[in-house]
Amino acid sequence: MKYPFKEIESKWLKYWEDNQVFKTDFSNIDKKLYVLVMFLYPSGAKLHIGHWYNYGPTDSWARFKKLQGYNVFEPMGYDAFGLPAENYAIKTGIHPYDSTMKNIQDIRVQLKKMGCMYDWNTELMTCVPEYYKWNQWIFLQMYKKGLAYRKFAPVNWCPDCQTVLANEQVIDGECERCGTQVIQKNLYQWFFKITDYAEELLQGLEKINWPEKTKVMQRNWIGKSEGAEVVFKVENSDEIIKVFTTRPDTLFGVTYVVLAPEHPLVDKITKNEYKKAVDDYRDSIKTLTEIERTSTVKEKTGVFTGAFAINPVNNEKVPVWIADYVLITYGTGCVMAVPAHDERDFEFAKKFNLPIKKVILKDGTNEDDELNSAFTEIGTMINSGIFNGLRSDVGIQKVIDYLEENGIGSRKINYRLRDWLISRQRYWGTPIPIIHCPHCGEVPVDEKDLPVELPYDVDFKPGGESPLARNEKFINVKCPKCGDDAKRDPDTMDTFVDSSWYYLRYLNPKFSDGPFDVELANKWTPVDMYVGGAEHATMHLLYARFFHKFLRDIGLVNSDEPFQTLVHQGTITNQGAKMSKSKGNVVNPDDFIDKYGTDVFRMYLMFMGPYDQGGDWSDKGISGVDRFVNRTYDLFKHYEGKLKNVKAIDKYDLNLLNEDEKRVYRKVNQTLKKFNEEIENFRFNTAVASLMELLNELRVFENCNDEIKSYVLTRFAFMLASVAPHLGEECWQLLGNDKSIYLETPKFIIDEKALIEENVNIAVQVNGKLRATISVPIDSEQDFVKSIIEKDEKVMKFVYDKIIVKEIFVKNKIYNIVVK
RNA sequence: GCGAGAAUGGCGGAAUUGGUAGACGCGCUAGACUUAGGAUCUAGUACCGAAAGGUGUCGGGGUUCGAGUCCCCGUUCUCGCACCA
Repeated sequence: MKYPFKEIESKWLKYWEDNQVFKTDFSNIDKKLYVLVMFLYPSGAKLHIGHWYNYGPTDSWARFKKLQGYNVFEPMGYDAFGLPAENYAIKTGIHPYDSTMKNIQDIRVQLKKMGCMYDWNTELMTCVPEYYKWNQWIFLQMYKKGLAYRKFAPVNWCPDCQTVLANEQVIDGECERCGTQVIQKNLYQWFFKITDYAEELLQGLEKINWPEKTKVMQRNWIGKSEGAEVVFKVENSDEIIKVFTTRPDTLFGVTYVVLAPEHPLVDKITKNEYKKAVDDYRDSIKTLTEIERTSTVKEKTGVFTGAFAINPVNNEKVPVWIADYVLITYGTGCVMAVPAHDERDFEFAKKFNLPIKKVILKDGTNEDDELNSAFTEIGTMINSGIFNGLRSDVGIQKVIDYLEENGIGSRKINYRLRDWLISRQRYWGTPIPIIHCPHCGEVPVDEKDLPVELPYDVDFKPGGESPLARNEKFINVKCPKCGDDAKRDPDTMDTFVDSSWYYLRYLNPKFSDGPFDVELANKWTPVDMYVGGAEHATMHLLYARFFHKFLRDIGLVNSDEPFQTLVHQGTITNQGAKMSKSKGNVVNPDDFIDKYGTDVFRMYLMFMGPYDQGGDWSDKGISGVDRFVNRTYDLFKHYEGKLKNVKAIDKYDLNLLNEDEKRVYRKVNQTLKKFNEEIENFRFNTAVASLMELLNELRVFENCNDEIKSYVLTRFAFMLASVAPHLGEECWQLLGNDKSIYLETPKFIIDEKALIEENVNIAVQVNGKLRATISVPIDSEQDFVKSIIEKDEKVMKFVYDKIIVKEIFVKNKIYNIVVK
């Protein structure tokens, strides 16, 4: 009989819902386990294969844990603010709120069909005042501590999305979302001072169980580098140039100094006769795009300013240049150039005929040898006054000490990490709770006046300024301080603010005395298992860590990190490309659900290959999983009601079983062990394969007594319940159980004795080549094995006329005869 | 350019500390049952060969009794970073 998945799936969905099977008991924290998948953006495209691939297997892991006795909390919600809804509104006129709510309704239906054990009582969405009010509250807490601030700064502007972007959202100079060339604009923008946490964000990586790749990406993104800041005086001027260097040991080799073209000092120090050239150069830079400007393949350009700087360690006079390879945004925006020992400086010096002065001697070379490229490794210091003869790695510290003693520089640590730009000139987001008063300046909205509600009635068409600025009712307000006319801040927050703390809100999304229930948060966070895409490595996953640390510092959470263990699912592509509407290669999961049912689809996704690798989509193999499910159902259906009164015991004496009973008894115990290990480590493909092997082994089932049948089938159903939850429940019921396996969870102990086989196959090799495999009792000794081999024609014919040099015997594995 | 990872049958992929390469599944071949088969069941299936046997884990070297696994060189692909001083 064909497995009637439609009836059975809806039957169990209803059962789970009616009986609140997956409602979490938050009071019991003995074996608490917070399993979280990244919440989803409710777009009109609904759920695609990628969502299923993320949620299905993760849910199976959660169910597996639940069946092991853990008190599992697995929530689901919606990351509901954001640009796509607004862009959709601009195109169609449908209000973002309306389309988002509609999408959530549709998606919720799809999600429920997946049959995940989500606790629907804790479902949340970020676009409602009950949620975003607390974004504003957290913003104000940061503001109080000086961690939220506004400044005029060059920012990334996407002309198409009409908004600024964080550095992380600019990929190869293009907008992450729409691919438009990003331009630089100077604007007043709000920032979160994530840089205050740079060191802790770096250190914290040591304590969390994350993929090494992701940690490396965060480390690089934070980009810590240690060195010194050195002060150069400008000749005939009161101005000074501060440079940051990681190589103070090369300080004596400075032959010129370079400022970023945008550096404010440039105007002050440029000599009159060079003004025109400098201005022309700066203009030429402006027309370059960000990609062209930062491309490493592009030849470096620059001009001389006419000014000279004085090297503080040897009083040498060196020219001051400006060049596009120096970035205003990093360090001090000025560098000391040591062409002999820095590749970029070398290239620049060669091009403009600037002097190259060797101060680190490569071992085994002479001072007078010509340099063909910069020598950047460790060597012996030369031409460096009192430091001559020192190894350069030691010299770094000595030079810094010298700089500090003489007041011309100091030890300094720089980070590449920039503050997080959070304001967006868009409508569909959290309003920033600040009022701008002509008299009082920036005035934070009083906490009791939160939320600053996002008005529904807004002309959200883009126009270079925030849509909220055009809403008179919203924007005009009295200053809370002086009562005079003032204006609200017209910007909204980056949606990464929403996702930086949602895992805390899930514990009780209706909580109204604060952003989240602190008592619950202290008991239930950090999240034990977090699963989501690797594309969030330097954005969401860094921001959330920053938020968590801040919330800890204001006493709201008691842990240092939000996500203890992190797993990335791989990406499912189609014909080698990422699925997307525009490419027209999106595979609709619903077609498969209709044809095979949700369990088969889920199990197929798990069976396809290693979870962290993803892969190219193909439905070729789904029939294999479908067959497995049908055969399994047939088997259980065959025994419906027949084993109800059979009580199997926990362990059987192998000696009392017939050969077939032994076989299935062993196999089910081996499978239980294998299955546990594989699921535990997110190796779903091999876990499913082990169940298939088990089913194949049950061909001899008819020759087994009822107790063994019951013993095997209860365990089989138990394993099925993780990977094919509806089928598992049904099979469990067919065995005569009245209640859900999740309500009355059995405990199965693996019989270690059954894991061991009576006989093992030994590979017999001659000179490493396989000549036979023989079956011997387990743990047979060499002499015994040898006596069998000696009678084996197939082996001996390779041995007779030769001299045996050596015999290697590995118990239960191989017997290798080496002959000459 | 730098860094990390990967490469196994026709296909997706298995393989413990170096110890029988190809588990499991798809596909394919043959057979059974059928009015029928894109259902189901049974058997087979790395390659060459009639067999004996030989050859096989991207290519080339090496270590070892024994290498998919360890070491060196190279190719291709994927991902990340890309003037960060």
